[in-house]
Amino acid sequence: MHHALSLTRFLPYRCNALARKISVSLSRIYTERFGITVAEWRVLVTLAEYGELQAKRVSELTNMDKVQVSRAVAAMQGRGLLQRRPCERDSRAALLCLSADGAELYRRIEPEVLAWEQSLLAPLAPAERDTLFALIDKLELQLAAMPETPALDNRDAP
Amino acid sequence: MHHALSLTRFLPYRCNALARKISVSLSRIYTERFGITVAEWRVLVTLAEYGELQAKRVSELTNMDKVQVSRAVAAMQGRGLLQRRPCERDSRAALLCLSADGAELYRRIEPEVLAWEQSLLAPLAPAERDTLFALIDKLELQLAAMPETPALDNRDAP
DNA sequence: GAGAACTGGTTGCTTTTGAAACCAGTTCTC
DNA sequence: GAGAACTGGTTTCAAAAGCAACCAGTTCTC
Repeated sequence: MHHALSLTRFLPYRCNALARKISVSLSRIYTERFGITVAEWRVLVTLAEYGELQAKRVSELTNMDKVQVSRAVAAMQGRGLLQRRPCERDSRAALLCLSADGAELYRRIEPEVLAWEQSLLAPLAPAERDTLFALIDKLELQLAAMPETPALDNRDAP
Repeated sequence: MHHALSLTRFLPYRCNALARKISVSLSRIYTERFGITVAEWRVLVTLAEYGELQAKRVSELTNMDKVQVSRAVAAMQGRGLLQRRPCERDSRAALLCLSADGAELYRRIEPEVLAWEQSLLAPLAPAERDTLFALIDKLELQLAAMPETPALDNRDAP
């Protein structure tokens, strides 16, 4: 049977497989050894990087669903890893930031995660790493520019 | 707060975000317009590419869990998209291949998916595409070579 | 300034997922 | 050749994800 689509050269497949393997391998570090879930880890990193944020913003920055963020935040607050204070500009929202314990936990996990990433990137020369991130940037940009439903967009006017 | 880990330059994060966006965008084509799930789509492509396979092999080729394959296959068989015949060498296993309907469905989806991929890859020059796949290859290779639990592996001998 | 339309965040509920138990058949080992 | 160890595949069950409904507060509109 003739076909142009081969899995080994099909970006959605390759990218998905890679992301999955990376995630599984990395998550072992914080899940097994520090007892936090993937969602919690993402919130942790984001707050460590940006300081004080609204849940909404965390959701945007991490590409997580807002309910996922909401639940992770609740769990982390329950464990004393983060604090929330009311936002004076908008009383619906709350501002989140890591507690001392949360920052400390992050401080312990970070070097291990970075070491793991270094070992993953080891076979790539510095220039190659730059290229990799540049390519990812381009693809994300293109994705954002692409129409939602190709060839179906112009059925009928809104 | 000083930290070396920035999300925009953290491969697990970037790769995951990219894969997710790609998957969501692409899956619109086959989910909304052809009514098959992501898992079914993967089985479809794999069988289209390789012809007749055991479920085990499909599972390896697609990096899907074996239960995911089992369920997708059951659903597809129910819809008449694939056939199974007993494997004479091993009576536990079954050999799967697309039915005429399945092949026809694939024939209709493939060009749309390829067109979508082309539009995604449009901003990359041919050489850049090669580079991208080469980098992914390297990373997957490295992942396979990395120890399961870094720095914990040598606790005690087996 | 009072309703409509909207938004941040949470909760409930259904669908999806994955781990582990399981079944049937195969291979290994003595 | 009979048991142990293993493997392909399905089922079961518990955790996780996602959708939609919802609440409370905000903004828009007339």
